[in-house]
Amino acid sequence: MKTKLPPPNGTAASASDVARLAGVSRSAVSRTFTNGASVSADTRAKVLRAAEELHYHVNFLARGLSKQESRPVCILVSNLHKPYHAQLLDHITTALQKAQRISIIINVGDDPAAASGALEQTLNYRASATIVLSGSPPAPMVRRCVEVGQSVILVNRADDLPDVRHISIDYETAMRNAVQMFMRAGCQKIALVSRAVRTPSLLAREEFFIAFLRAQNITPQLWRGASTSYEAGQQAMRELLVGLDPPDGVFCINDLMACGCIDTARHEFKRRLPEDLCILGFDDIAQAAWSGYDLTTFAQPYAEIAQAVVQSVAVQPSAHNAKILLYARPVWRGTMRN
Amino acid sequence: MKTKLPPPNGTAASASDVARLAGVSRSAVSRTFTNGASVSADTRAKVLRAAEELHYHVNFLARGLSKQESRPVCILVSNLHKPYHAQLLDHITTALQKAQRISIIINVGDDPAAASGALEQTLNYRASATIVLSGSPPAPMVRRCVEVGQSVILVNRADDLPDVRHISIDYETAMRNAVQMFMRAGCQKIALVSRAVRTPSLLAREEFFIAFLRAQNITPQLWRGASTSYEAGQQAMRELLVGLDPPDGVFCINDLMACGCIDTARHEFKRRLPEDLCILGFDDIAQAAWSGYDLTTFAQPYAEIAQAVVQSVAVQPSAHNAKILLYARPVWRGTMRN
DNA sequence: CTGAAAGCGCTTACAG
DNA sequence: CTGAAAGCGCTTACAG
Repeated sequence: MKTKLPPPNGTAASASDVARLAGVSRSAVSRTFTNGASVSADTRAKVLRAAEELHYHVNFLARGLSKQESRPVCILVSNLHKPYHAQLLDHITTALQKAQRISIIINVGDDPAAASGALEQTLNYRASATIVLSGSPPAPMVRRCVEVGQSVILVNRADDLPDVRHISIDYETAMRNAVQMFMRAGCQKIALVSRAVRTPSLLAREEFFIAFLRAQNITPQLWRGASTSYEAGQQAMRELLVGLDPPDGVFCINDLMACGCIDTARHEFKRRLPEDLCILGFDDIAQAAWSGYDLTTFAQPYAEIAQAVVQSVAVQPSAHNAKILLYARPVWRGTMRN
Repeated sequence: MKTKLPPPNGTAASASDVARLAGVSRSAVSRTFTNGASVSADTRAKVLRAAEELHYHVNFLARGLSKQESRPVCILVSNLHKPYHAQLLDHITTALQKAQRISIIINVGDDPAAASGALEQTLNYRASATIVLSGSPPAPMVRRCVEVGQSVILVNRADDLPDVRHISIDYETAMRNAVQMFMRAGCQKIALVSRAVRTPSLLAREEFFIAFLRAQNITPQLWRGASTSYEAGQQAMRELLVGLDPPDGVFCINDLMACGCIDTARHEFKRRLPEDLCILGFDDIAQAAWSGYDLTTFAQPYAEIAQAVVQSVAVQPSAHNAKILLYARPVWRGTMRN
């Protein structure tokens, strides 16, 4: 029986193949694979049997052509080798998957211009949403995406883009807490360790921190390096501790730098933490909990961010900015006196 | 002029829209966007102008229906919060992108059964290849993928699956080196720290290590925990150092465990490394280079793996197993006497 | 509930 | 070089 033969090697079975084998119309097979369509139990069974035999799988690419829902989600990432980025991606992809969404990932690298090209690519896949975890796409490009019905969701990114969903941290509250923590620890000379090129979220941390510190009549010493890496943190600590007036409290803009600070302070300068020096980080990466660091920090609400992303993806894009503000809770460990 | 209006909001321009505006056929539009097709400079210019005006972007989903090349690549991952996994994914997505491939990522989580379902999903997207970084899909499923023309590429995974490209490490050479390193360091009592549930690549490391050690008339003490995490490494060290006959050399099956071992040995047991105790890891994750660890280890050839993946993706799948063996070089740092 | 038909947005022989 | 037409694999009103 010729009709019983599966399609030739190198090709997947199509709905037509299944229809032919099952002796029904192609509409019937389509219906048995779409939720809530009306098929009799009988034909459904016939279709399922034939599909099984031919190893049939609905072609989502083709389905996406007519159906809106099954369009993919694009995620713009970079620096996956950094713990914060990797952890965030882990949570987001997992959540998206539970919501039956498929993730295309675009690794934009360190080049800020790359974000623009990446967002443009996104259009090629008719993504229903693009989630920006890295880089800041230019406003005109974002507008174009929105016009085409794609939502653009910025996580911990620029605040000033219109037509965009923003998911970000309430840095004001977090930094108020941070300053209180240093005050309670009795720190007098406080340094802020950050990066010269600041993303909006780094900038927000810096500005609120400095402002709340000023309200206590303290002006922090500022150290800004080339990156937010572990090595930059080491360098920061070397330069700060070698100075005439070394700090007794250091706020690191992220945990990665804090890890570098800690290792250098302890091993190169023999400082005891938190007795001689208090260090505070931000992100709560996995390493912060390692006993070699035991870093007091603020926890990114990874799971809540992921959840907010999924919700934003589900909703139609609107012309209004929507802003979701999440809290970063302090995580008390051993690098701050309490 | 009605024809000059862009398509309504919420819809992207199609090739027909562009054709209409440019006053050419839709074939002409298609041709100006496919490499090596024959279009006159004149119509090409007209099309380009119209496309620009309408913000036209080729719909890759639709293109994939007729064209083979632009099909996506699926990557099965898990444990992105672990440095090795994240670093590997970073390299692979970057390399794939340079090769103009688009990556769909499927986060299979910790459930081994999930790999099967994930591979099945892969079929829905008519991926031209799926790259398995996590989990081990069952052989019949793999066979099905291959029959449909999809190549399956296993990175550091099971060795026994047919019809599959294997990219993996020459563990025999690496472990021969590992044993030599311990011998040269003068270690007498050697422990192996690993996980109870072994993936094929963990198993290979274990078996070669034990075999080469036996050739030196040494039988290592075996410690196997529930996972390959930092915390498991800590637990290993606690149990080993509290014993009657503590080791003077420890080979950790991966760097993450080694980090836990180091912190516990140094801080809880006040051991000096490498004087009192030598520790060797595997993977060369970023943390291994941190001064708090300074771990001697073997470097996964991340870049070469990524390159091999890209090459395998480009080639048509064959019925034969192809096996690419890569070298993991020792990286000398401070946890082994030299 | 079911099938024939039109449509989604593209590509690619086939004539001209 | 160019356009009309058929095809890729699906979905979804539209009649019945």
